[in-house]
Amino acid sequence: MTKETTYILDTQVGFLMRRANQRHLALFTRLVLNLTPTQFAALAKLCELDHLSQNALGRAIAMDAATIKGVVDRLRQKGLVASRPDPDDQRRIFVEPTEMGEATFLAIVDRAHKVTRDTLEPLNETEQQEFLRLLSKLT
Amino acid sequence: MTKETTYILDTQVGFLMRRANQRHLALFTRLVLNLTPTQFAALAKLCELDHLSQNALGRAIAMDAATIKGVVDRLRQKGLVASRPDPDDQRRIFVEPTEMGEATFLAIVDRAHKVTRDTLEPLNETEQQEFLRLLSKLT
DNA sequence: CAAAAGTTGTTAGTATACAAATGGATTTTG
DNA sequence: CAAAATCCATTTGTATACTAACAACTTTTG
Repeated sequence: MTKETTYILDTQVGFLMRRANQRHLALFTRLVLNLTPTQFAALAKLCELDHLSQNALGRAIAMDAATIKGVVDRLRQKGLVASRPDPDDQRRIFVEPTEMGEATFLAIVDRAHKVTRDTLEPLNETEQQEFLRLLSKLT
Repeated sequence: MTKETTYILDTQVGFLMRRANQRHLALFTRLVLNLTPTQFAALAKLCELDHLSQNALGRAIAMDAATIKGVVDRLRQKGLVASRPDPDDQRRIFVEPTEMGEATFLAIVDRAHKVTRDTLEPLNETEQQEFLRLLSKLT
């Protein structure tokens, strides 16, 4: 039961993931103007599943209630999504993409794919597959 | 030059990294009370290099000037680091760990290592090495 | 040496994130 | 059915992060 007194920050998985995330965010910001990765994720999931309650949308993309509220607020402010009360459940708020939201998604999706490619670009094809496989297991 | 109209969010590297990060943060928070990953990173780097200017510390752990300021403020508020002006450069502020900061680091470092192990636990030994290798290349 | 350029720390603004508490609505259960 | 439990959306508070602008200071250059 030896105490470990050394700690090489630069080899810790948390630190490396933080930096990899920073790089991804920078690439995304450069290629997809006006929409953050988070906002695009919400819009993409909404275009995939059409209407969803706000919290259900958050669960679908791993954001808690407090976080998804802000994201939906900002998407609505940009006119990309609309909200209306669920007639069957007065607690719920349905969120759905507007026409402009759908169009924006289609206009951006190629760039989002390019962000993914650019992010993985330092790895060869085999390494990319392996990285995604291992990353999935850490989720 | 076919347009890609499908976008499976759950297979995008950015989304997967965000979720892996979430899991790491949860593990860290559970095992290391009172200190965030970011704060621990700053403290660890400071214990490694002793005194550094505030911005230099930020650069050493990939945090910009605005971010590191808040982190150092909170560490100082907890009595873990101390600041003093650099006599040779009146713009600079030296930051160094206090005795309590050093002691806290030593008391926590084992838990931080356990966070790393727990984070990587879903992978076997070979996969862990490979994941860290690939992750480093994405930095 | 004086002007230009760069560095340092700070502040303001925006955007995730999560915890915890709240009030209202629905579902489950005894 | 009524009480308990759960769910939904919101709000508050704290903590990263990054951009942009700023003033003070130092270094470089012409």
